[in-house]
Parts: sequence; C-alpha cells; structure tokens
Amino acid sequence: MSDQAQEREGRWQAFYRVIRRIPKGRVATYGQIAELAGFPRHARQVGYALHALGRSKPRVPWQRVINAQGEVSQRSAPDGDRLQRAILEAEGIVFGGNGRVDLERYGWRPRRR
DNA sequence: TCCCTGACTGGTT
DNA sequence: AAACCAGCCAGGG
Repeated sequence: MSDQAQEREGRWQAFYRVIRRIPKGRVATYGQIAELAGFPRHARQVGYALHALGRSKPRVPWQRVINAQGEVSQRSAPDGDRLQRAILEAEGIVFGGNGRVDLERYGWRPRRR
C-alpha cells in the first residue's frame, strides 16, 4: 500500500476512534471530531469518512455526529437523516421545535486527551 | 490529470 | 440573517 493511502487510512481510523468514545445520549460535531483526532479544520473529511461507512457494517456510532448548528445533516440517501434522528431520540436526545439539538445540553465534552 | 461534487466550518461581507 | 468564501481532500468521470 502506498504511503499516502496509508496516511489517509490512518486519518479515517483516527476519526472512527474518536467517534467510538462518544457516550450514548451525547452528540459531537464534525469539526469537534476532526479536532480531537488531531486534524483541525478537516470537518468535511469526517463527513466523507462517515459517508464511506455506509457500505459496510459500522462499528461506529455514526448517529452521534451532527453539524455545528446542532442539526442532523442531509445526505444523498433519502431517509438517512430521518433514521439518524430516530436513533438519537431513542437514546434520549430531545430535538427542539426548530429541529435542532441543544449542544449546551447534549454536546459531548470529553475530559482530557 | 483536470473537474466536480460532497454526512463541514468559521470568518467576512 | 443570509450569502459568500477559503480551507480541507476522496472518488469518479
């Protein structure tokens, strides 16, 4: 495998590792994941890595990652976002009337690392 | 190899 | 509040 392919693989794995640490009943933003993984400003790549998960069995709680506005991001797949919201609500997260999650209340705030 | 399209974000206008 | 814009970078045509 080429060096750069390995590097990209490592970047995505780093994202997944961070996402696996998000506790049930909490959410994190794409930018936050990138930052914690050691790749600041790579929020878009986090979205891309998550999109790539779609074609395999995720061992990653992808549903806990939302955008910086506190909303579930839209996808190309029609009902993907609806499903995500349903799962989060089942985990105890409450959406406001504007369809947003209150990040002050439900945002993940990891201690250290 | 160039060009386009994304599960994004923070700063400027 | 809303539109724009520059960083990011993988995959497919």
